[in-house]
Amino acid sequence: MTTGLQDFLEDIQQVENFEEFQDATVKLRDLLGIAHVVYHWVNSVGERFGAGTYSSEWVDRYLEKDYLRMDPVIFGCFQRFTPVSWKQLDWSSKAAKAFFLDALDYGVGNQGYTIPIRGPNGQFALFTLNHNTTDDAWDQLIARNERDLVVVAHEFNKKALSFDAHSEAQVGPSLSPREASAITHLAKGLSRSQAAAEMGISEHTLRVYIESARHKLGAMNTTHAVARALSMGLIIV
Amino acid sequence: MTTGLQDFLEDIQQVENFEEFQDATVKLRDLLGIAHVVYHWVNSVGERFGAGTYSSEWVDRYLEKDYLRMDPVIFGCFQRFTPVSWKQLDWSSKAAKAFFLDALDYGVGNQGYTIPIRGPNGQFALFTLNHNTTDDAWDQLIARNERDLVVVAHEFNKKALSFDAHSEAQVGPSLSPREASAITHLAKGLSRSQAAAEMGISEHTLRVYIESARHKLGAMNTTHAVARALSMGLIIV
DNA sequence: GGGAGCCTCGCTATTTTTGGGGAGGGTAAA
DNA sequence: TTTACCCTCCCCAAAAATAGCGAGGCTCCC
Repeated sequence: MTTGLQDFLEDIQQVENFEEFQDATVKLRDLLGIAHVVYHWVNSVGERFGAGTYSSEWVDRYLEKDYLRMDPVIFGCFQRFTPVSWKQLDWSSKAAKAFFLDALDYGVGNQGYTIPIRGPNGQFALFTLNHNTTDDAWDQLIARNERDLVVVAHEFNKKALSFDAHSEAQVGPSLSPREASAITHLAKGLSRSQAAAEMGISEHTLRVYIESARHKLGAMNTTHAVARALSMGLIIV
Repeated sequence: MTTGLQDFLEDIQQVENFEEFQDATVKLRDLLGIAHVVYHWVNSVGERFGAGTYSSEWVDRYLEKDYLRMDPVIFGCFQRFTPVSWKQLDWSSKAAKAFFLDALDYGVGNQGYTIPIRGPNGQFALFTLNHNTTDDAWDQLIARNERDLVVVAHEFNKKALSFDAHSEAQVGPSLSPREASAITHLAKGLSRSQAAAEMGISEHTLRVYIESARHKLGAMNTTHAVARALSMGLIIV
C-alpha cells in the first residue's frame, strides 16, 4: 500500500501502557496530517476506555451531555460492519444537528471517518479519524488509506484489550445449553410457560435455568439477563 | 505489504454472488499454496452461510456430528479478538482430540489459522486458512501475510453480509427519546419504579413509554421489546 | 470415588408487571 | 389549521415474575 502506515503498525505493536497508546493516536494524527485521531470504547459491559486527540473539554462535554445516547456516529456504526464516513450518516434530527454544531465549537472537524470494531463479550469500540476539509479531499485521504486503517484499528483494539485483560476477569460467563436456550426463548418474546412448552420441560425447571443464568450473568432480573446475554453475544435471537 | 494479496483484494470486491464468493476462496487457496480456505458464519442457530474448500464430506460430517458445539477453534475464537493458530488452542479434552483426528481423516490439514470476525447483531464468522505442514513453515506463512489476512477476512465478511438480504432491506422503527431512555433503563436491569425514579417521572408514565415502545417494536412483552431494541441497535446499554 | 455442574421436578408466598381503559397539554410538521 | 406524535398522569384486575425452601439422577473430570 502506498502510505507510511506500515511503519506506524510496527510502532503500535511496541505500545506497552496507556500513555504510549495515547501517544500513538497523536503520532498517527500527525502522520496523516489531520485534526484528530480517537479510539474509544462504547462498552455495554465493562469499563470506559478511550484515548485520542480531542480536547478534554469536548470529551467532558460529551460525557456530561450524555451524547453517547444520540450520537449518529455511534448509532450508525453500531448497525454497520463497514467503516463509515460521517456524511453518510443520518444527521436529520434536530438533536443531531445541534450535536454536530456543538462539536464544531469544540474543535472537532467537519469530516469524519469511523471504523467500528467488535471484540469478545460484546466489546464494541470505535476508531475515528477527523479533520476539517472538503468532501473531496477527505474522500481521497480515506480512499488512500482505507485498508491500512482497518489494520490500524485492529491493532489499536488489540492493545486496548490487552490492557483490559489485567484489570478484569478476562473470561466472561458462559451459559449451559439449556440456559442459553431458555434465555433465547425469552428474548424471542415467549412467556415462561410458552418457553417451557417449547423446550418440553416444566415451567419450574425453566425457571431454574433462568435463575441460574441470571446469577451467572450478574443480572438483577430476567430482562437484564436477556439484555446482557444479548450484548455479550451469548445468545442470538 | 509484501505479497500478492493486494490484487486479490481487488478481485474480491468484484464478487457479486455466492458462486463467485466460493470461487474466491479457491483462488486465495491457490494463491497462498495451501490446502484450504474457509469462510463461515457461526450464528449459533441462525442462518447458515459458508463457503470454502473443505470437502463436502467433511462439512456434512461436521454438521451431522454437531462438532460446532465442541470445536476448540470456535470456542477459542469466540473468546478472542485476535486471530489464532490452532496449536495455541486447548486440545486437551478427549472429545477435542477425537475431533482433530477425525478432521485429519477427512483431508483437513494439521495446521490452521483462524480469524474471528464480528458484525452487527451478534454476527460472528470465522475465516480459516488450513494446511498440512510443519509448525515453522506455517508460522512463517502466517507471519508473512498476517495483516493482509485481516483485511481479506474483513472483505469476505463484508461480502457475506451484503448477500444477507436482511441487513439491507429493512428500515426498522424508531423510538422517541423517552421511549429509548425507558427501554435502556430496563435493559440495564432497573425495575420500573427505579427507572421511573431515574427519569424523574411517575411509574405510570414510564409504563406508557414501555407500552408504546413495545407496540412500535412489535414485541409481545417488555423483555422482548428490550431484546429487539438491542439487536436493532436502537439502544446502547 | 467424590465433587462439580447440569438437567429435571415440586411447593408456597409475595411482589411486580401487564393489558385494558381513560385524559390533557405541548410541539412540529404538512 | 389540522393532524400527528410526544410527554405526562391516573385506576383496576389478572397474569407473570421473584424468592425462598426442597428433591434426585446424570455425566464428566480429577
